[in-house]
Amino acid sequence: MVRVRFAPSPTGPIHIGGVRTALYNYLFKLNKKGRFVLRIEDTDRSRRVDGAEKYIYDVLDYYKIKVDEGPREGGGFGPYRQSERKEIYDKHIKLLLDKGCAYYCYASKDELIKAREDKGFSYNSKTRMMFKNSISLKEEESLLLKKKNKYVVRLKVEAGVDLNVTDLLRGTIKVNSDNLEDKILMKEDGLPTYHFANVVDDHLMRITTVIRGEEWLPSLPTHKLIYESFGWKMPETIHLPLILNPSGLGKLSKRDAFKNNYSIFPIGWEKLGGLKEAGFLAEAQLAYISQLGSSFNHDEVEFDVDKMSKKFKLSALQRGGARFDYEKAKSINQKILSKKDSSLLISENPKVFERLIKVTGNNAFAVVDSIKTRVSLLTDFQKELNPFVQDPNEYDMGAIKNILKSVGFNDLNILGENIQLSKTNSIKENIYKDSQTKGVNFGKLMQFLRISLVGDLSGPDVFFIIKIVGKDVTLKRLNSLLEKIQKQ
RNA sequence: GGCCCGUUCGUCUAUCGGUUAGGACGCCAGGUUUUCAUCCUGGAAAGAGGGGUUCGAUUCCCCUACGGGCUACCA
Repeated sequence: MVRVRFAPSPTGPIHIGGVRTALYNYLFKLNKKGRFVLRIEDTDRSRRVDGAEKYIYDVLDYYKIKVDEGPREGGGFGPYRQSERKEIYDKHIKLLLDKGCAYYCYASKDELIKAREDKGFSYNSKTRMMFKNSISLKEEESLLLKKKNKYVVRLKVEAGVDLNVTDLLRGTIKVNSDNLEDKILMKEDGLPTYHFANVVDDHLMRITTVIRGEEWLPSLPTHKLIYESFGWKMPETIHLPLILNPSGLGKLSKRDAFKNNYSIFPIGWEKLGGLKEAGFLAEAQLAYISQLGSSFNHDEVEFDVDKMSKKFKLSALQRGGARFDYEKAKSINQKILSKKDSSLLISENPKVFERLIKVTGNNAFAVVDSIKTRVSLLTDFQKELNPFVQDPNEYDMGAIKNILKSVGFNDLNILGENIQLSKTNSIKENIYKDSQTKGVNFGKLMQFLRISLVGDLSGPDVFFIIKIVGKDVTLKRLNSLLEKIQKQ
């Protein structure tokens, strides 16, 4: 059975890059009818952020990505928080130490910082003898230091070995072990580093396929060495292309997003707004994200995760980085919005339509029907809804001036008279007829009517607005604009 | 600097040696509409450069350029 994992680190809010990793893992799992494991990689105490784990779950819930095994769900391979697996790592590091695949290192942080002043320094088979460790020291000395000093455990990388690692997307990658460091496996505080915990956990949790970001590709050879040291079979790995900033320079970052006023977070985090707050539907976010770095969901875009998973295939993955494109995301949101059932839209987003329902009652559905094709974000509803719930508070006076160049002020009476005397359904027809007989520009007349109702020249169908707000309100708005003009 | 990965319209992508290099977003033009938007139709727009291999390369190989990632007792 296929087993995949999503293994975020709770150091802050995850952004859509992380979501994409989660999504692809989930789609693959769905497609292969496997299991989806959530593992919290919290081995760095200092970077741990309160609420970050909750945020991860909030986001997964928001997207309806269901976790099969994880800290909340439990499962047969727990605990699923690395901070709770210390004994497991201790046991396994001992195994490596006993096999001679790892060793104690007593070099202080300061010593290492100093060594790195030499650009190109690397702690490896060539330099390890320069430091105090259980290889360079005699056994008694080493044991003594181990008792007295703080120490770390390093992977012993043999010199001059040609390594082949495989990435499902990129094929075989050759690396010589001389280019690898003796990576720290166990830190001074007794907790494992990513590399070690990752390998131990993926093995113990029976992960068959590792789908993660490309930033991990350089450490793949080190991981392979750890697997080999244990004598374990390595899972297949696939490294997703990075999601880049819209500029294409650098991987997607909070800083760039903040600077350019778009969001890369699914939902709000502390004071930071997310895509949800910006007016995106969860399914639109997912559909857009699904397109970054692969081609499986471009033709006949699916918004539904289950349907997406049927189309998902690793071979559709792209190798090059993909830029985040806010406009495209918006257009997908617009498409979904316009197709979405209005009653669903209202029930899923009660806040957006609260006022509308209060003012228009059952007409709310018809109103949403008429304007959902006009908006691209949920937040756009606010403006579009205005004419149905309140009188305009300012007018486009420039446009009015323009209208009055071709329509006399008295000609505007055509509007009020016909609204008053006509049945709601025949107002348009009657205004048209009247304007024709009197030789008044119908288009300009309409523009004026619209401004009186909406405040400016754009908005939903004028006669639909009249139908919803009623003749009385229409006349009130028309007259108040006429009065305003007369006063000037 | 070292190691690794990558490079098709502005952007996301299709193409599995032979295509007028296709689609989507964006952009432009036209149509529909009282307006804006939606919707419909059309248009401009791409294989980084140089070498090979081949009857033939966007596609396979090499070099260069450019971009990116990693280079922590962070993940």
